[in-house]
Amino acid sequence: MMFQGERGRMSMPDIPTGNLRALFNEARCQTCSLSSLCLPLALEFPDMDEFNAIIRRRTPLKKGETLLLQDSPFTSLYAVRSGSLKQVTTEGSGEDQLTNFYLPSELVGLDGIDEVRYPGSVIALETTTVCEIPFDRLDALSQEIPELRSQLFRTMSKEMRDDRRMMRLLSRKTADQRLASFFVSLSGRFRRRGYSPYSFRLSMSRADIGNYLGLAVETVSRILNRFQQQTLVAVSGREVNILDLDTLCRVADEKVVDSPGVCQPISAGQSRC
Amino acid sequence: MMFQGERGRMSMPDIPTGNLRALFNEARCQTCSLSSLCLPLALEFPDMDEFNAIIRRRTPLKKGETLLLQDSPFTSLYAVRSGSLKQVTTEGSGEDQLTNFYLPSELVGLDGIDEVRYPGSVIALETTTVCEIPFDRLDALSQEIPELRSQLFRTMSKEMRDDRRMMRLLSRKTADQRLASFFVSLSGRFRRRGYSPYSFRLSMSRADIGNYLGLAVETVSRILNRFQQQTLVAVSGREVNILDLDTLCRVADEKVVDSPGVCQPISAGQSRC
DNA sequence: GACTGCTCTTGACCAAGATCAACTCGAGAA
DNA sequence: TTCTCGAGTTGATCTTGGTCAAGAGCAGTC
Repeated sequence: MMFQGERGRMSMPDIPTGNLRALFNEARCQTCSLSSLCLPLALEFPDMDEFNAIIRRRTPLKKGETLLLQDSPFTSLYAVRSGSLKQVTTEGSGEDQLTNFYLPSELVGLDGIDEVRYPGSVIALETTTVCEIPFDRLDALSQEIPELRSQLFRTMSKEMRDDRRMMRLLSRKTADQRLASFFVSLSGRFRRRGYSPYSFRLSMSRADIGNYLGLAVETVSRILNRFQQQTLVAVSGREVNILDLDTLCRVADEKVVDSPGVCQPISAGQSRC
Repeated sequence: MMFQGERGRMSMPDIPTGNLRALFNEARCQTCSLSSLCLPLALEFPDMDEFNAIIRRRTPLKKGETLLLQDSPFTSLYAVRSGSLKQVTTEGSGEDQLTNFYLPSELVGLDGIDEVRYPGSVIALETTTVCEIPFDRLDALSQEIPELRSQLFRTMSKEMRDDRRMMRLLSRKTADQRLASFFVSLSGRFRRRGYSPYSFRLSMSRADIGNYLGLAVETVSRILNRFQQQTLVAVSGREVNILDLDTLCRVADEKVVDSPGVCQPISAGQSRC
């Protein structure tokens, strides 16, 4: 009943050369494989060194461990090196809301800058390594290095646009469209990081996906099943094979109207890069 | 059937001394009544002058006029001086999504920084005046004035948190809770600007509210009606009187469980300040 | 291996809110 | 004043996806 994709898969991003080496030898922005996606992407040699100097490496987090606790004092941003995390916000008497997934090269904590405290807990979904960037040092450095400041502005601005896109998803899209959007977006994020956009392993549970997309777990499950019957994807547990990215992409943006060319799956602007 | 509030109302924010005077005499940050809320809020005398120098005043927009067209080249941020605007994004083949309302002292355009183009159109909901802040000049100035840079970071960070709150609203809250949240939030924004938090005029249509909150116009209408019967608010056309902010606030966060003290209507962190 | 919790799936039912349709209201124009 | 048109309201019906309940699958542990 389930189709187990046999193509060479790649698990959720991890540093090719292994964690230990990454931590001790390669723990420098200059040689980091993510440098072209990460915060210092615009920096040249001497500036890069300065930036590298303020970074603190952390020991890897295990699955389920907490990087940040909601309402703990804001001190640093964190760049994801490998693995993945989720941001969860508990507000009022309501249940948690999963507001974001973070993948390698993404920046955690930007939404805490103007408060004294972090607005949500951030939890590792698998073994995860991060670089800590003390914000006061970063702020100071961003005064000396205009490119760094610009990059920070750009990153925040991008995240705001992604939020708006998410708002549209939550207020206008059907359950099918949401799931499709989710896969298309994930696929793009993997592609941009050099991983297969067609074959990957989800590090988050169905419950997480549902929470993030504003759907019940059961709905996620049902629709995944339907997608499978329509041979859009092949899902086995958390292994995902995207079989028809094109249709998926068309489903994501609109009803399944056949309007070819409307969708550009490789679009640079496609969600949380 | 309708209760027309008789208390002294204040219309949507407008500069007390009138538009003309505002435009020509008072068009300086130093004397602007919004300076304590606006971008230069952290600046002292000489810096404030420098900031003031890069601002361009614009002739007032009439209701329905477009400040920014989606996809037009990004050049400037805009600070609202008086009136109000809405941001509308058209994406894919779908209908418009209203992503934000802007009130005086708020900053329009932050989500366009990292793209060459604005991600949405921004349209005046009533007669509205704005200050144009060319971004390249602001960026340059933010290098010289650390307080300005910090303030920019803070503003963006705050907007991100508001977006997350909106995401929670859209994915978890019932229609009643959404409307209640909307009123509580508006009320707080008025209060912070020195206007009555209980009595104001909506500058947006029911359709706008529905679009923003992810609800059909009919639903907005029905629930407004219900709120009225519960004497939470008194609505007559676009005139709003909030009769029971406390309950409204309690409804906003959760089901109408009676858990007193949970809600802090005056909370500083309450949405788009 | 069997046990213990989970995560995930599947089915049956229900309800919140969308949609469709008709009608009212109110502001501006002639 | 009356006309017109868009905004808002109200009612009837339908649909999507939530909720409840039960069972299957799977991973870690003893």
